[in-house]
Amino acid sequence: MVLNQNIKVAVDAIVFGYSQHQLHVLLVQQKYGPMQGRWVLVGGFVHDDEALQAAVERELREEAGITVNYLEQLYTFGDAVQRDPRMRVVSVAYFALVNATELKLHADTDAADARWFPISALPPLGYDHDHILSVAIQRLKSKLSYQPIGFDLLPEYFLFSDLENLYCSILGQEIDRRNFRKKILSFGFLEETDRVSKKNAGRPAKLFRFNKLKYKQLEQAGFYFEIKFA
Amino acid sequence: MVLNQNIKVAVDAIVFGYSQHQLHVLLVQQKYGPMQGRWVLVGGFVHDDEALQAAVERELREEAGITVNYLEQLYTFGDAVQRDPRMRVVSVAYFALVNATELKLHADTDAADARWFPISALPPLGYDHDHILSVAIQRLKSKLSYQPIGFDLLPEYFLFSDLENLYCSILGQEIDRRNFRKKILSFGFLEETDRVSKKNAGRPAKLFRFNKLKYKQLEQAGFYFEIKFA
DNA sequence: ACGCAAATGCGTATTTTTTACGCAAATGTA
DNA sequence: TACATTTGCGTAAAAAATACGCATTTGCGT
Repeated sequence: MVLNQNIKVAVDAIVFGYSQHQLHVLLVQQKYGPMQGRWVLVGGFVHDDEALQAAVERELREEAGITVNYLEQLYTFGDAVQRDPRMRVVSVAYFALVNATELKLHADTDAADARWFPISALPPLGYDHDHILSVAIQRLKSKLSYQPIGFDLLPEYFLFSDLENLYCSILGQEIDRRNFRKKILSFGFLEETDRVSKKNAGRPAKLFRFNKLKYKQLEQAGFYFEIKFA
Repeated sequence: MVLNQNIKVAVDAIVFGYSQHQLHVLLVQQKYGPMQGRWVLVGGFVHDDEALQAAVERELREEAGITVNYLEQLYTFGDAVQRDPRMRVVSVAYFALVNATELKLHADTDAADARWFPISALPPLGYDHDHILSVAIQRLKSKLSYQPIGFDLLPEYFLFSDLENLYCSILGQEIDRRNFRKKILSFGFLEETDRVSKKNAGRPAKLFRFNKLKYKQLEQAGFYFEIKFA
């Protein structure tokens, strides 16, 4: 038996947010250790009596003062990570989405060092976090097309043009506004409300809301969400 | 810093095979420890200097004497696993597929205790391997419909009826034989060869072969594999 | 007040894909 | 030789995706 195994278990969180028509990721500046000063993903070691997901939630609370909208395990990296030269680290990475209205970071204890970066202008990352982030972006792109996670990046009430922009900018693809609207509406999980005018020029647009319960019902009835692009 | 963390890292492999029109999974009988005599997934602790996937491959070789056709990380379980009462274990589970012709187990050292079980007639499993297996089966079903992994469960040269049976039996759904064939052939990654007669009654059927290179080319050109069912 | 640009909301024609079957061809067997 | 069985191909109807046209509703400049 390998009871003298010298591997430590950590968790990391890739937190995505969407604002100003751009995808952002949450990073923290390392305070000490071999990567001092470098920007890295939120993360840390798992406590002995703590579930993996609980560890991620704790780190998000402690290091950035946020609670996320969506959280799922992404992948476990552990072939080369050296968080500390004295030991090997296996890191379980989690994928998280936050509502755009949550993008203001609460300036808590450690949260002072947390910042949102647009993925188009990232600083150099510490450890192998470049790689982890690229896997997460792939996952995000992939999930956008077969699960309704885009709504977790938008405020509760949103415009169709925002949803459309989100898809276009993240997937980097053109899309017909009218067909997109028609398709999404045909799913039947969006609720229509009153309006908003000031936000954009032109004719005021209706605000919509994602009805998660309705989606779950449709899903159970055999419905498959899917957005394809030419 | 949590340098006194007492968590060990293990890997487990869920190996699927397909024979006699049924999905099978590879299990080994535990020789010692708290789960002695119980059937469990192939797995074990990771060596300090060994990549996670390398650990899985080593365990597969040592415990079952097989090399797999397809291997990918499935999920990391670690909230409740107690492989040993003295410590907590985090287990990185891998998902593997083997070609039907590999189903004969080499009776190597430890491999004597390895056996294939049809998923319709499983013994009680040790640890939380019931749960891990159910996650793996979900993943298999899901992947079948958007990635060409069915071919990794079949021999190199196979009949269309075998492919069809594989899909039907694993997904538990009816399917129109003619439309299925038409759709798969339209993808253009199957090579047609000569024939086989003896296998089934009726008119002899052509043998086909999956051209992986061709698939990769199509994929890069923007092609998406997808099999949907009514 | 008027014309114009901008963004929205809805509709319709065309093309493509999916689905539902019909049926001839090729074998083994009684 | 008749028949059951499986295979291979085709075609018509239904459904979905795509490509646009265009009226509507606002703000703004003149």
